[in-house]
Amino acid sequence: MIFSSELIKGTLKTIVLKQLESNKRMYGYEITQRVKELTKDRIQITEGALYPTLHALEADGLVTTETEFIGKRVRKYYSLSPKGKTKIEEKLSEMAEFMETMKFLLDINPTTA
Amino acid sequence: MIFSSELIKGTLKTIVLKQLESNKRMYGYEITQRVKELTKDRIQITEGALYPTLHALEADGLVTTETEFIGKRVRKYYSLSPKGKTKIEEKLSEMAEFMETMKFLLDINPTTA
DNA sequence: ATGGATACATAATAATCTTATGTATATTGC
DNA sequence: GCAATATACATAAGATTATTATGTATCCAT
Repeated sequence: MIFSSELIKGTLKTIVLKQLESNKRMYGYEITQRVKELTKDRIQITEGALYPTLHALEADGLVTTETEFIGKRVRKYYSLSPKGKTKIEEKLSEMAEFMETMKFLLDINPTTA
Repeated sequence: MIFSSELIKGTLKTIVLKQLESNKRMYGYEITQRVKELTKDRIQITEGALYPTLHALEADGLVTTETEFIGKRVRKYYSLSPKGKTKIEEKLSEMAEFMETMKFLLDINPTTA
């Protein structure tokens, strides 16, 4: 089962920042594959969503970039900036609280999952 | 703390349908107040988001409506249709699975919340 | 050498929300 | 009584964020 896109909306930045927190240094395509693998294909980040998001994170100073050549092919690595580290911590605690709130509001008990 | 709007995105229909499942018959304003109360002001549904959503649910045949007059003021009651009952069950199980997936992906443990 | 995977990027479109505005009635405090 | 707030509906302009489509180019396996 692939999650309906509307559910994933609003969580993409958090997912990307979390990956960068866990793996220090990643490139775009790698992030899509890692998330796909970790979620057993249930979350598939499209390129049209990912790249604008990465550019926005960079513009906000939350990530820094380094471009490398692998053979003749360009690869753009992203890393969390100090500002990005603070941000992901905020996002995670907000997400945790949000999930608790939703669980209560929607009456979702652990056995339902 | 009020949740950032992007988090709530994509969950509004589920919240509304769940309220109608729990309370059988509600009007729009009542839904906003109930949700605000249940979430201790952390989720505040705006009217600009609510009414278009309710109209969309009606257009999709997920809810039925009855208009009543309270004094001279109109009140529009919404109820779940059979199709809506099926839908909310689907949405809730999807949401439950999504939350489990996010918990794993973001490494959120219960103690963080 | 052809197809699929890797790897970047952007544009047109769609969905869904915020903010602002509009209308109108009911209630509460002074 | 009247002003402010709450109740109750609705829509429109604009912002955000995603999908889908398209473009370019390299690498690898058959």
